[in-house]
Amino acid sequence: MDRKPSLSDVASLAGVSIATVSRALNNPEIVTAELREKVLKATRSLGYVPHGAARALASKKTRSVGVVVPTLGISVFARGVEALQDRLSEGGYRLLVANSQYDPVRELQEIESLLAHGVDGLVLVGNERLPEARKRLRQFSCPVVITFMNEAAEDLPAVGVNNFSSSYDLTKYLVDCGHEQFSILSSPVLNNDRVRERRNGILSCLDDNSDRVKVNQVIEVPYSMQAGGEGLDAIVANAPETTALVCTTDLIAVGSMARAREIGLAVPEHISIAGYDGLELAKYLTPALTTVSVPANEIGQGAAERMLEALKGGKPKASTVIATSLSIRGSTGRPTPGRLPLDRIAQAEIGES
Amino acid sequence: MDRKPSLSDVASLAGVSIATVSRALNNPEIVTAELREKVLKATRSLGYVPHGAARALASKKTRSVGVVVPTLGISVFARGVEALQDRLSEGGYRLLVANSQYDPVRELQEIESLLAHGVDGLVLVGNERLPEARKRLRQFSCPVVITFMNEAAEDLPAVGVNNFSSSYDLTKYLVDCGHEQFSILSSPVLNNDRVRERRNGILSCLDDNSDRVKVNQVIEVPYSMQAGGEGLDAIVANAPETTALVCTTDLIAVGSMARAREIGLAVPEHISIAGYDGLELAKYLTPALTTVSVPANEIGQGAAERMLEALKGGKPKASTVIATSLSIRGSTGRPTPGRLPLDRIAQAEIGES
DNA sequence: CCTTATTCTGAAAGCGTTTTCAGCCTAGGT
DNA sequence: ACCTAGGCTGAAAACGCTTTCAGAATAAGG
Repeated sequence: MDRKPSLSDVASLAGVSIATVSRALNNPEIVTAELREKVLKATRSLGYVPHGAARALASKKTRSVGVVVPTLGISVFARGVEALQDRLSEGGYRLLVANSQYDPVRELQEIESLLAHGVDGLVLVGNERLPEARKRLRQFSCPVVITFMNEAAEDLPAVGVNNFSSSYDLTKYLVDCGHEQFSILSSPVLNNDRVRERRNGILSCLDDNSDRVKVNQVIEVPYSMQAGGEGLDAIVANAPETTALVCTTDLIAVGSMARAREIGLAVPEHISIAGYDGLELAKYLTPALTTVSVPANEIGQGAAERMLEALKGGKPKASTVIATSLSIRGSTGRPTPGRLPLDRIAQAEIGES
Repeated sequence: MDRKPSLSDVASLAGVSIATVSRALNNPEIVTAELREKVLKATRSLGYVPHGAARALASKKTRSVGVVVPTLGISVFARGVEALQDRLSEGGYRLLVANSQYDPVRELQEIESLLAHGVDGLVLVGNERLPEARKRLRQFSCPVVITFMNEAAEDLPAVGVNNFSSSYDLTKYLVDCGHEQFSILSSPVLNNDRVRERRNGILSCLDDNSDRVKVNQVIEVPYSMQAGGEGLDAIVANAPETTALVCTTDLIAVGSMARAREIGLAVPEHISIAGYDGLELAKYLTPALTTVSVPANEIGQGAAERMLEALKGGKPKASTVIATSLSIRGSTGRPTPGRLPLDRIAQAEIGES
């Protein structure tokens, strides 16, 4: 009980060779039942735990996979990572987690760190990354799965939602509500292909209906609720005729909704606001937020499945797209006919109170 | 460029021994500048990356630490893990993440998995765990730091908030507001010493003021917003005289607030509701939620510091308690004198609408 | 009863580093 | 000049496991 027991300790206790112990532990079916029993008893009585690094060195497998997400502070990623870990754990793999804070250089560093540590596979978010990162991935030729996107570059398997079409559909719903004056509040698209797709989906739908609708403002703000509020201020100031505000992210939508209330704008009477992500809290707001629900856990789980297949030597299956659902709630509705410009309403209310 | 380059490839290219290469890479200062230069050039031109497992085997250090949290679905844990990873990464360590779903057996399994993989240290949440888990930790004698608690058993270092006293203070604030009829909505305390401490803190304060206040109901509900709503229903039904509802968790507070609105109860006029955690979204609700703000990132970062010290062979420093702040917002206020019992109000409103 | 096919087990060779242990060489003291 | 220290470097021994390769043992077939 002094030194940590090793294979040879187990072997000598069981009266067999270390090779047999190794086999009894890893391929129980290829050794005699009798031997297996002896070995198992010995490992138990010694409290033997195989040495991970030694194992990895000899077998060239670490039984661990890495994941790099932009941040765990965003609920979808946290839930995705959680589901990933759950499923991977069932498959006997551990998960190394790193976050890049949306910085490509940091992403590269974390990827390199993970690769150097020795992961058997890597789960990444989105398609955009430094060329050097791609090079490393190729050099290590370990399985990679891309998440939160419906398709990936370099024929990698992807598991995620279709950001474009789901955003298109969300927008279409608003168009069908009768909205004609749109504005868009977007989180940064730099290094974020998911949000870019969403924005394109929104714009594409508005373009397809350009005979009826008009795009007033497309504003990009930092990824925070406060920024969402500031974005709303900008909309009120620069595009007061807006009746429908589409946000690429729930967080920003929530911030803008809170700000709207602050300055006396009623949602959805004065302005309809929609988000994207399906934040659980969004449905407990007043009004509840219309949003595109992204089943992050399905994405994480799907990514795990893909990874486990690949690790098992399976064929490189194609991408799987996870279905989103449009959650229509109280924050959106038909535009109020003859509504005054937002800046007029806001001022009026502020004046009154 | 075919096979992945190893130390000996670098060595022969540089015209030195592998020992020298190893030294030049790990302890640059102990080799001649000239040699160091040669070696570095060789590693660069070969794109050499040290083999993690081999390194770990020889040095008995994996340069990785593990963390097991109840779930990443809860924002404080996600943010804590993120901060932990950030800081650990700076220190050259990778982070293995696992979640237990509040199940002690799963926690044990994940701990064993992490230990077997070979982590240099382990970050855990809270003090309650299976005896077998403690045994393993002792057996591996790797540094452990406990988080989200202000103190830990077995003289382990802890980094976290004082759940008890901060809950006490929150409650005291409500008492000082003039509330006399309290109820408590608690998430499960089984396997959750943090919540138990909070509950005890609340009860302790109410007990200290038992001449003025009364504890009506202490209800335990599952950890979800929906359950929070159901908890509120129970309060309304069983303790309609309640004027102040203290929840051990923001999520539950949010659920109960939403439910209150649904059944026509005004917050805080009819009932004051307070939470605990400092969910960022909580301040964007209407009314904004009074809560105890827990700086999860400071906890994660502090845990990382502790861990890095321990890994560096530092002395086992004592625990560090992270300060919380009481965020008093719109969801709490003075009780309305002569207010009717909640069930009467709720019914009236329901009848009217 | 002997030969061949068939399992199953053990010996030993790595796996790619780190690190100890000498040995060599240079420099400084006398 | 000779000897002693002391600093660097290289050879080689771990590190603890997996896996190949043969050999031993058992079963089957002639």
